[in-house]
Amino acid sequence: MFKINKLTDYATVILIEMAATNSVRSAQSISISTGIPLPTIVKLMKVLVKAGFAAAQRGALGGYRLTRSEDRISIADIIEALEGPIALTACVSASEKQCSFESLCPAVGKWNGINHVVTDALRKVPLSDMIQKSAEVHNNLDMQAKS
Amino acid sequence: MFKINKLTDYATVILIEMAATNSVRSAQSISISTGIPLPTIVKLMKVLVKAGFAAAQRGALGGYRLTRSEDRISIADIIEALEGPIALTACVSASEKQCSFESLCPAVGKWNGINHVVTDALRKVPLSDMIQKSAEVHNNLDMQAKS
DNA sequence: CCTAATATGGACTATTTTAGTCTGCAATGA
DNA sequence: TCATTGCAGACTAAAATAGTCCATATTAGG
Repeated sequence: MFKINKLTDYATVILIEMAATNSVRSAQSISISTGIPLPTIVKLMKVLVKAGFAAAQRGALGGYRLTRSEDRISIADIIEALEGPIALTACVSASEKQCSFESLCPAVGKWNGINHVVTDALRKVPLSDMIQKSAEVHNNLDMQAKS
Repeated sequence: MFKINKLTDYATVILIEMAATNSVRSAQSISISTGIPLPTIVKLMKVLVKAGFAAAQRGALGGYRLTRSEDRISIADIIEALEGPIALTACVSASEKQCSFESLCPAVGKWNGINHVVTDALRKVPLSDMIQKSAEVHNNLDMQAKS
C-alpha cells in the first residue's frame, strides 16, 4: 500500500514527544506518554541514538535527550534512519544485487529521477511542522505542494 | 524500506512495453518480452484492465491493448491502481479503522499534508517520462524536483 | 461444430518483511 | 551494593507480498 513502516511512524511520534518536553526522558516515561509498548520504545531508541537524533545516559535517573533541534530534522531523515536510504524500487539502491530482469527491463535507470522527486519533497518537511497546530501545517504543506 | 511493491514495478514495466509496441499483445507475448513469469503477467493484467489502463479481448488472437495514452498515465495512477490510495501512514486513509493510539498521538492529523506532497510529486510524472531516453528523463525530473 | 488459443475469477501456498518480545549484560546514581 | 536505567542482539509472531494454479468463459479458424 505504499506506506512507511509503523516503526517509522512510532519514531516520529517519539521525537515529537521528546521535542515537546525537551528534557531527559526514560524509555518508560516515553512509553507511558505515547502509549507505545516499552519493548518497542527501547528498540526504537537504539536506532534514534545511532542515527544521532538523541543521546542516551545509562544508570539510575538516566534516559534520553534530543541532540538535534526539531527544525533540523526532516521527515526524510527519520525515514532514512529507520528504513535506510529512500529507494522506491530495488534497482534504485546501488547496494542491491543486480536485478535479474535488467537485460530486458525497459524501465532500467528510469526510477532514479522519481525517487529524487519524492526524497526531495520529504526533505523539505521539518519535524517542527508536525508540532505546529494542524491548521498551520496544512498551510505550509499545501504551499509546498503547489510550488 | 519505504518502497513500492514489486508488482507495481512490474506493472510499470508492462505498461511501458505495451506503449512501446502499441498493438494487441497476449499475456504470453508480454511475458516473453519482459521476462516476467506468465502467471504474474496474468494476475497483473486483470488489475490493469479493471483500472482502465488496458482493454482485453478473449479468444484466439485475443490479448490486451492500452486504452489510455502513456502521457495521460501518471506514476501515482499506477501506484493507486495496484496498491490503493496513497497513504503513507494508517491514520491518513479514512477507510482504516480508528488508530488505537489516537487519543495520545501528538502527530494526529499531521501526516495528511506530507502525504499530499508526495502524491502530488508522483502525479506530475507521466509514464511517458519513463519511455524517453535516460538523459531526458533526468533533466525533466531534476527540473521538477527543483521547482 | 469442434478445437486451440486466449482471458477471467478466485482460491491457495510460499516467501519475505515487519512487528513485537525476551534475556543477559553494562553503566551509574544514591 | 543495589535499584534503575540503557545496550546488544537473538528470537518469535504476525502480516503483507509474491507467486501459482485451476476451473470457467469467450472467440477465431478449420
